[in-house]
Amino acid sequence: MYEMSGEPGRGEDRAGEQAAVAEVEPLIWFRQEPASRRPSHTRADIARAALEIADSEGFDSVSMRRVAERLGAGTMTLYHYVRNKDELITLMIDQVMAEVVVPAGELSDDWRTALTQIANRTRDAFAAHHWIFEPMGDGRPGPNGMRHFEQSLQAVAPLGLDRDQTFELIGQVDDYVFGYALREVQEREEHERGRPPEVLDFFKRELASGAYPLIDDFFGGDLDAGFDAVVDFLGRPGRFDRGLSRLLDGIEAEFSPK
Amino acid sequence: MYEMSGEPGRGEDRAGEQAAVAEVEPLIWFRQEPASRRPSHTRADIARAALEIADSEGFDSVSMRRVAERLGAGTMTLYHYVRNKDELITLMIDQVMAEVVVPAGELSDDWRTALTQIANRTRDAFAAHHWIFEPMGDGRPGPNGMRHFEQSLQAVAPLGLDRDQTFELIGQVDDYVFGYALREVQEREEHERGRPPEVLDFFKRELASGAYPLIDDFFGGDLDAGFDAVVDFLGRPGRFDRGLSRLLDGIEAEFSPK
DNA sequence: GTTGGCGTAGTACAGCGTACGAGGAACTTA
DNA sequence: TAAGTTCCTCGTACGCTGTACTACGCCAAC
Repeated sequence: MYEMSGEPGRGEDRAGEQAAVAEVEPLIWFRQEPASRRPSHTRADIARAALEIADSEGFDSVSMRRVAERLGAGTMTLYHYVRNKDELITLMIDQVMAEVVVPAGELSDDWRTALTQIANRTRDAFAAHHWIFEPMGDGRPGPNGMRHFEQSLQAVAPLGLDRDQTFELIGQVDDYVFGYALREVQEREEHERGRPPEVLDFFKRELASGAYPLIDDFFGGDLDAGFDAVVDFLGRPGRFDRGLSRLLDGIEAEFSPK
Repeated sequence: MYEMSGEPGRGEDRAGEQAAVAEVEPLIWFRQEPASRRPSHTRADIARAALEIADSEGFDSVSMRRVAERLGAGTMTLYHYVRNKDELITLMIDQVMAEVVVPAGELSDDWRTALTQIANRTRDAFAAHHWIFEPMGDGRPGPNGMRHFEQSLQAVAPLGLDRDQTFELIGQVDDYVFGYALREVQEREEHERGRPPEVLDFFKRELASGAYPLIDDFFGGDLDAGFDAVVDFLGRPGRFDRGLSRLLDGIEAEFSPK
């Protein structure tokens, strides 16, 4: 992710040798955190501090300096617990995934209910940690991510699908959930930024051009009131569940045609 | 987005005065691009150069220096066409939205077909410009974004829904499309990075713990083969359309109960 | 009591966005 | 044609970033 002074110390890879096998640097999950003497912090502490900064000030505000500062430690101290910032982010993400995992025993036996449970937890966690979409997808599987996948498999197990169908089904629900959460986060950020008057001016000018008859109709003449109505609509509950329901309806109709 | 030396020249806002109204800085869409003398570049040139860098090297590689360099210009020259990097990004996004807009006259009269057309264009554009999710949602409406919304309204117009229902329907399809595109981008990036052996080691160790019986079963013993099969499955076409179909099935069942 | 390694602070460096303002080019006016 | 004016280009500099590196103090283990 951050390759600022690209791959230091790697040197000129000695040709021929299958060095790649030998020089694998283990993932953070393989390396015990410092505990032999008397470490002042734990990885969990560090991850929590980073989460707090990200939650309240945004992902970009998470810097090694800021995290260390919040812990009352020197910047470089963090590098004793974590190899680089990427690993810190890995910890942060796995922490969020922990919130996505449904507590043991609570997962329903009914596939629709179970998928809905997981979906709601995912949505809530992503909404609470709105920065999650920025670093995600850089390939950092963690223990809690695996637990989440295990639960997804458990949820759809009653349907008795084959592997491809299973994967497709879970993926499609994830697609909807991710998209909803992403767009919800975007909307909320936009709402928190407030609606700058320039934007409204821009809309008005564009609409005045007559090129958008349906948008014009959609907002019903009064743009300000229309915007407010849309914002109000976005804030009303149930939208997420209704969309998920429709998707699950479509899935159910396919698997159990009446 | 970039507030590095925060709000220069704004000064100590003179209390009392409703200065906020007067000091609105117009959006880029309101400001003509330089054309009076003999400008060496155009906003379109600049946006294209930035797109090319982002497409091939990633969004983080787009810097004012790099864009200027690609154009054979001095860095600060860009600031004549664009007020800051945020505006450049705004141009980039609107350029992508231009690809999302269905060419005039091609939009179907059937709502399902029309929504599918739009969805496919969106997916294709987002896949081609995989960086799009990083800057999106910072509140930058543009002309092409508006055209896209107009088309979405046009697509569902035949259903004769009220405003809330219309907005909800469009939003739900967008949720799915965004989520699919986002996850597709993430998967592709992961695939391009290759599957580092440490990740496989991690999976193996976790699975060996016995805590994930369903994942174990899912991969069927041979983790390498299982991974390959999943990657192969992800690459096969039709997955997007099948998911969209299921969602539209659910929607159709709700609006036209047989 | 000694010592080796852990934890820390400080420094250095490359790259970022962009404020400032000098300088040249091109059009307008006299 | 000459001067004035405006547009356009871009070198320099500043404060920010992540992080590698160095030097040093402290404390647990021998």
